[in-house]
Amino acid sequence: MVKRNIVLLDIDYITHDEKAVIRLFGKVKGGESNDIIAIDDSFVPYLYILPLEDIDKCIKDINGLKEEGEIEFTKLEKVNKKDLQVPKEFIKMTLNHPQDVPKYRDKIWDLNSVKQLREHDIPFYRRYLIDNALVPMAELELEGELIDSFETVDSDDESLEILKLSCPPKTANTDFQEFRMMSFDLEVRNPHGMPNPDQDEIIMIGIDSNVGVRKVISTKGDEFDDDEEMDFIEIVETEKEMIERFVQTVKDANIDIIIGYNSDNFDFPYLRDRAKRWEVDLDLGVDGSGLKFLRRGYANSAAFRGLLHVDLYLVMRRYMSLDRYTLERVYLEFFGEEKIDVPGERIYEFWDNGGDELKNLFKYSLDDVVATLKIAMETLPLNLELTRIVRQPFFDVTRMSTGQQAEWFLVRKAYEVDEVVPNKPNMTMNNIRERGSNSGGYVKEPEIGLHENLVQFDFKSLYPTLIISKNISPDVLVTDNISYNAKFEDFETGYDEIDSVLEETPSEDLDEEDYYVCPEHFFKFKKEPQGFIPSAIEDVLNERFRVKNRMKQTEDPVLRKSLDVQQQALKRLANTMYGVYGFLRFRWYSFECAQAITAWGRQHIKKAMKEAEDFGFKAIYADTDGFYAKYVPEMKKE
DNA sequence: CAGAAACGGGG
DNA sequence: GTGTACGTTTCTG
Repeated sequence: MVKRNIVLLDIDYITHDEKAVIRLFGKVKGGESNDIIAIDDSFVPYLYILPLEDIDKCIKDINGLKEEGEIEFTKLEKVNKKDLQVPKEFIKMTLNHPQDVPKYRDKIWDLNSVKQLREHDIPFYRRYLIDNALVPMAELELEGELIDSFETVDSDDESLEILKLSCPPKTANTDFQEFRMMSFDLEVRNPHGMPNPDQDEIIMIGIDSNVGVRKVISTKGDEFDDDEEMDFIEIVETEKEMIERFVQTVKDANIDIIIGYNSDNFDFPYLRDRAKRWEVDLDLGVDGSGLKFLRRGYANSAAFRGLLHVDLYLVMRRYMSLDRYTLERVYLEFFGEEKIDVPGERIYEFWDNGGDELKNLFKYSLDDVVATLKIAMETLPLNLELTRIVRQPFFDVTRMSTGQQAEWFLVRKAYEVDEVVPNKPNMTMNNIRERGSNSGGYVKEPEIGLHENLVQFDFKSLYPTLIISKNISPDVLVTDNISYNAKFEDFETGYDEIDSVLEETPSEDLDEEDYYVCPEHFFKFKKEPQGFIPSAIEDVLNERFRVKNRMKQTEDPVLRKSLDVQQQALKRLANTMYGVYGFLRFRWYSFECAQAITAWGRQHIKKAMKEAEDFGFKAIYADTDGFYAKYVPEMKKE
């Protein structure tokens, strides 16, 4: 029996003897940085069935399906869980294999005695992370036995350990970890429009890293042999050799995270095609496996097992709000300087002409990877913190919308309080049209001119605070007497006349003894008990408060910085939580809750503007959760 | 005008 | 893979 502390980088499952086996990919802590794959064959797939009325009849029907050979499963048991805080008896069905879930779920759902299937669309590896309370990119304690080989693991890495777990892994701590990161970028000779992998060769592969490797691999460049400025060039004979050198460089540097810019869509697909042409193995997976393309909707993600690939373009689109997200634009935003630029359609000329032009092309190639790495070092810490809070794989988190991040955070929270998570709503275009659109925050267009004596007013985290203080949550929403028509009428009135708003008296507090009642729509939310979403947001805000306090107490600049990133991540998550109500296809989607939040938000800012006016501050611009006001003493009320 | 298709990033 | 982006702009019939 051996024990290992590892940093958990990635997770997946494979099928072994017709059973699903979880594989945890990590690096051993302490001593040399060894790769490790931990195997857990003890975790089984399951789902919940909500019976229509008679639970025993339902069990009988499901067993009947099994006897007819329609479905297969290993166990049925009655379990008590909560559904939107209402205790209910569910049937927990345990199955042989994760893929049996989509295979049989429709047949079960079609039974008359079955009301609903629940938690039937949670990927197996995510279920494993949630049920074992594991934190990706954090330290994990493993116990088990080392084995020589397992399934398809075929790696030339001498230091790789395979550990068969004898008990579930435990999270050891969630402290800040250092990761070995490398950025890369391809340059292609494409004289005829966009690069075509059937004809256009790769001419340069740029590499930068936080472990001392920085170079451009190319078949040209010997003319700069004596130029010290150009000593980052590594010359090879052929394109094939270039790709082989790239693969070897990543292996030798023992990289945890490989970073590209739009590499899901360009660099890795291109590299795959060119590597295939020259029969080069891109076997960068920790288990010796090659490059995989995972379908994500209509797009693909490039992935290696156990080597984390981040496409920084996707990260940047979430990280900041810009008009465009070219590498140049993002770099300018961060560092205030222009990158070296070579127009894409002229790269082949620079390559063919040689001399100073070729020199510039090399510099451009290096500049691209240096910029990519610099931006990654600025932005990935926040994404690492989000990963630890959301507790889903880093690879997934960097490709999730903020709404999905919030949703998976809530799926985990639900498990902790014994809630069975809601299914995803299946909204059709008709539902959406019938429903109309929600109005957003209140905006007062700025008064044109140069203003003096301005004061700024902001609500701190307006929407998260409102969700908590008004207990806005689907599980405490009073649903009697809500119809879409009624909502529609209320919703058309009263708040859209931007200029006349200050003459209007903001609606009085409508709250009743047992309910908070929202303006405009008059939806009622029970004051007790606390709703699931408000309680989850409160947890996030409390955690942020604790982190900020720890920050105040420490003098250590490194710890301070990492705590600061942590509290930023928590703030982002709290602010995103509003989205779970407003975005279609989300498990906790509730148009009523989304409307209530923005309605209360508009009421609050208008009230604040009105009160400011009484003190002589005239609002000249307002947006959602804050406004600017000008001091006009004559407006002041006595 | 509504519904379909393209677009983003990359060279 | 316990799966099938996304929101917006431009084109087309």
